[in-house]
Amino acid sequence: MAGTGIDTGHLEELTGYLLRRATSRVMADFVQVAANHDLRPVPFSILLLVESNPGVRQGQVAEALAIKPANMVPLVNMLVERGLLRRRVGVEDRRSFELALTAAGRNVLQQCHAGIAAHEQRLFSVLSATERARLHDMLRRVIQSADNGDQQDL
Amino acid sequence: MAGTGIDTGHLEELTGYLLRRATSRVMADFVQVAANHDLRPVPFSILLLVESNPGVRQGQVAEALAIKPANMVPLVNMLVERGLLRRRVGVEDRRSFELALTAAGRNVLQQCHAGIAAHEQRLFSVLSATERARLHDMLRRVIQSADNGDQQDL
DNA sequence: TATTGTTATACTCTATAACTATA
DNA sequence: TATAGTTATAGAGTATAACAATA
Repeated sequence: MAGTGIDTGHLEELTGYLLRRATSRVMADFVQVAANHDLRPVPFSILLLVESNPGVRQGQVAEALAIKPANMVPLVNMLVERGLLRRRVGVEDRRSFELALTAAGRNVLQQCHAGIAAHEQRLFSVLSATERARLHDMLRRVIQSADNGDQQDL
Repeated sequence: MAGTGIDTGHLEELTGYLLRRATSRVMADFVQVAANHDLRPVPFSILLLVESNPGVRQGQVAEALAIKPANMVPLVNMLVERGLLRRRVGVEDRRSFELALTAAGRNVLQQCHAGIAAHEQRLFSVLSATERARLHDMLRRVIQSADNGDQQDL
């Protein structure tokens, strides 16, 4: 894989290793793209999820993104302080917080849109449209297998 | 994706997001498997690479694994202190360090082997053998595109 | 002067335990 | 008593800049 060309051995046969390396490469590029708006991958995913679910509870976002509730707190604080997210005490359950985008938050996502599309195009142009569809399908299956009873051996 | 079933919106169409989530799930399982030997993903990948390249220079390992040289130092220190890795001053170039596994290091890798194989089987049993081969091929292409001149837009 | 590796440091992301307020 | 969110804290992984020793 590298210029010096040392033997990658069994490593290149481990799906987990290949996933980690590919993700690392893709995230590094994403960070460059979203750097204009100071948005890292995780905060960005929160905004995108809230955009599709205005008024969603903070804990629902955490669960959907596999973020621990304790880790949501500073993330949401940051997004609220930056004026991208609105956080309101729940009307039915006053323990909960309901999240929604502000106008500024919607603007930022809209401004990111073209850059993100170009980023995906740039990184995955080595894959055909069919391959990309297959990749999405495979990754979704791997992710979803966590939500089911696939812990037999643990 | 979650039990509450909120709308994942555009997120599920982003390859980068799907990669990140799948990797997170796979790494979490890997950590359970290798916990017996207190080996996290990155140190494990170093051992595996050194196994295939006895006497390799530290910097070559760093480059092959996309680890920054500065971050290699504590990782190699830890593996040497635990007696898994041998670090020797280079014979031709005394600035460099040559790495090799100790007998204990080889033992640990051998003991991990079956567990890792079961881990890959467990996580990717949702994919057929053909799909896994296609996935590997696709991921390698995405990773390799970083080593070439694919920075046109940056 | 360039290269190999090191030190110091900071940030993102993830994880756990103990806590408060509300249900 | 259980649930939603919080606080405090720790650790892995990654990033950069300045440095020492050797080439």
